[in-house]
Amino acid sequence: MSLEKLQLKIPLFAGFGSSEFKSLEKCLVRRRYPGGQTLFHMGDEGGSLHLIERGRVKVTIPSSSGEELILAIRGAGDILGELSLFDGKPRSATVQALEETETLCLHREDLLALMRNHFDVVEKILEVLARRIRETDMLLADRDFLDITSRLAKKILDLGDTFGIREGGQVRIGVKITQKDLASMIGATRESINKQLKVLRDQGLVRFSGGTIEILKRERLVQKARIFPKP
Amino acid sequence: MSLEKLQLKIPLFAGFGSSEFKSLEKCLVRRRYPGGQTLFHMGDEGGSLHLIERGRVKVTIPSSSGEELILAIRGAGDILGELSLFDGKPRSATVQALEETETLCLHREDLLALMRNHFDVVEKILEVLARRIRETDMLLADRDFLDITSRLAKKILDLGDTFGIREGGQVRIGVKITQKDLASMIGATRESINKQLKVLRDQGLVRFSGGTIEILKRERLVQKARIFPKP
DNA sequence: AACCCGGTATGAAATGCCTCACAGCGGGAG
DNA sequence: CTCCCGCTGTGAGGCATTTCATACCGGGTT
Repeated sequence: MSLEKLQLKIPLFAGFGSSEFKSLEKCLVRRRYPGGQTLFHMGDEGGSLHLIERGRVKVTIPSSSGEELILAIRGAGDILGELSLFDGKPRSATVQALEETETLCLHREDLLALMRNHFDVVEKILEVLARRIRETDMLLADRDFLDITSRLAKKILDLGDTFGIREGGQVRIGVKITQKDLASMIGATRESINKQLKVLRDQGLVRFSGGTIEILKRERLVQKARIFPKP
Repeated sequence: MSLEKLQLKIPLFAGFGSSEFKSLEKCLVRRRYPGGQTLFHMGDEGGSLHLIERGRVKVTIPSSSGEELILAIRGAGDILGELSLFDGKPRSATVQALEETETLCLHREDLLALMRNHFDVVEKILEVLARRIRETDMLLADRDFLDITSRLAKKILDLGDTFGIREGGQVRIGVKITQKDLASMIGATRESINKQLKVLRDQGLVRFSGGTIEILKRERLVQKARIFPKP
């Protein structure tokens, strides 16, 4: 692979010159995971980090009774499995490929060496971690402050921003997301999601066909995402 | 202040020699906050990091309707306000002193310079961030998977580990925590907390007097913290 | 003393969400 | 083609929590 193509896919290496690239290249191991396969389980020992080249994965925490909480869906360019690298503890979540996925795998020592020599990398990693903390903090706040309708509206907007494809005035979410997935993302049951989706559809805010969601009236959704149930 | 005393209080500087200390000392500004005072508000611009020397603060997210979610209580040795430093975004939460608190304040550029020269510091910061992510992820999972009883039991154990003072076979939580605080920590109403506390007290697992909680039967509490409501 | 205020205590009523139960539908496996 | 399985759709009933209302208590203030 060329440096240019790598940089295009993995923003972490944006500032690299060709000499750095040569030494880096040796450390990267490409891995391929068919859809459905588990990259690693919560509780596993973990000493490496994945850079997603292609595909999509879901990051989940399983409950003791078989349910799961979906913390995030990550795709090309995202970093994965970094926590265990920095605190030496077991993997904090389970990661599963949603579709065929390729990653570049980097070992703890190599990443540390990289960070020692390239402060850019440190800065980028810190930025990623900071964003993650913000995101989960907000998720937590939403669980406490918003009802299911608002959380759902918010999540649909969020998915639209992340995976959305503009189509005329509308946005279509370019990934297949089941109601069960939505439920696991916002902390609700599948049935509740189904009913709330029906409400949103009846109001003409969204439409769904073939497993994907289209956002029809973004503004009204944004409005719903803000409503606080306890005024 | 001497290097030794600083290192005792702030683990971040554990590996420092006296020459590094001299240059570091210039960058640190001591700040004093009386109890109740706000260090900064969510949404503020933030370009500096605080190292808590003494005292305790609460980190909260306020809702639009006046409630608050308590994300954490931090005390001496902890780091505060680091997120804005790494991603340049506004403060992600509000921080208020619970008692008289002194911090050492370090500006963005100084911390970055410090990290460039001392990789130890980078490693320690990464470790802190990793732990924070783990913590909120688990809080989020608990909100979804556990009922209030379990969350409360877990939080009491957690407080015991953090602020506990061993007294014979028991542990007393050495900070005054109101039921309202507990409610804001685990995402419930004050009344619910009151009722669940009564249950725990009636079962002889905890006792409270003068605003503090004593853990009487740790094992049984641990057991309660594990019960999943949907088996 | 009289007062207020924040915290605690408790019960009754309201409700949002979950559980359960069942039915239809489409796509992949055989 | 048919069977099966996972996803979707929907209603009834139940339950955990919240909401609301009310009372008490102790400490600080006037």
